Amino acid sequence: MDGMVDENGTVDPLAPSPPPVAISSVQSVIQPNQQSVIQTAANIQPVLGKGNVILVSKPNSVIQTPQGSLHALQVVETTASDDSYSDDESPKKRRDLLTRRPSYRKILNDLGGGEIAVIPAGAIQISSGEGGQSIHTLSMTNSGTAGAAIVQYAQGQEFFVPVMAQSGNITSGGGEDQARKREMRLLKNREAARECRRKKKEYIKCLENRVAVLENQNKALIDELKSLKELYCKQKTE
DNA sequence: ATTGCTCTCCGTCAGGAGTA
DNA sequence: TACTCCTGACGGAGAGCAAT
Repeated sequence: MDGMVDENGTVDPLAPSPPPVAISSVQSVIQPNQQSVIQTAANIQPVLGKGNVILVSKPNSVIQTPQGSLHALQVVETTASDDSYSDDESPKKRRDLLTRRPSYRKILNDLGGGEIAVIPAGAIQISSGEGGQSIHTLSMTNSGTAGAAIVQYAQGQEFFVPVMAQSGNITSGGGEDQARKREMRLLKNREAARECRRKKKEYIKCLENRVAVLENQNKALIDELKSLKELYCKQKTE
């Protein structure tokens, strides 16, 4: 579920992710509001990785551009979970959030994620947008199997809907019940492991993206330092 | 064609942490 | 405290690839 980040930093979980530098929707490793004092004397955009960095107006920047316009770099806020963090949250809470990654459920809640409705057979619909504006149709592929039915999401994602969730009752009888419980536990754990691996991949992708962003920032700062030195020497000789 | 190696993906188990 | 969720660790299966 790669989220698409728009200009406002909001995440659309269903939007396709940009191919080269995918912005992830898991907990961000890119810190919000990282602002630079980098000037834009040289056209800085080619230096910076597309998709990860935007140029914004920053009137109180300490460094002037030759044209007089003031700019700063801001790393785009990339995740939905971070979207939910307001600036006035306590440092302790923020620290907690950093030391322990939020659960998938929390992430999904932060995303305002899809609500799954279980329909006995045939098509299943998921409302994932505000006011149910975005309805996605699903088709059952093995609804006859015991324990769970594999559901194929229209965009290619696959997940399970436990049959017990539909029927709501568990078979009585000691051994059968135990086996049933074990089946369900394994099923859930299988799904959890799958989700965990997916999230881990996204997390690694985020780390790689952050490396790229920081490298670009570093490069830009070096350039900035160089130009400032030149400017200083120039003024000194005059 | 076969073999050995590496990589990736998957299922399962175990244990820590959160929650009712 | 029992239950659930999440994730690291482990092992198996399959694909890709080079060497023979």
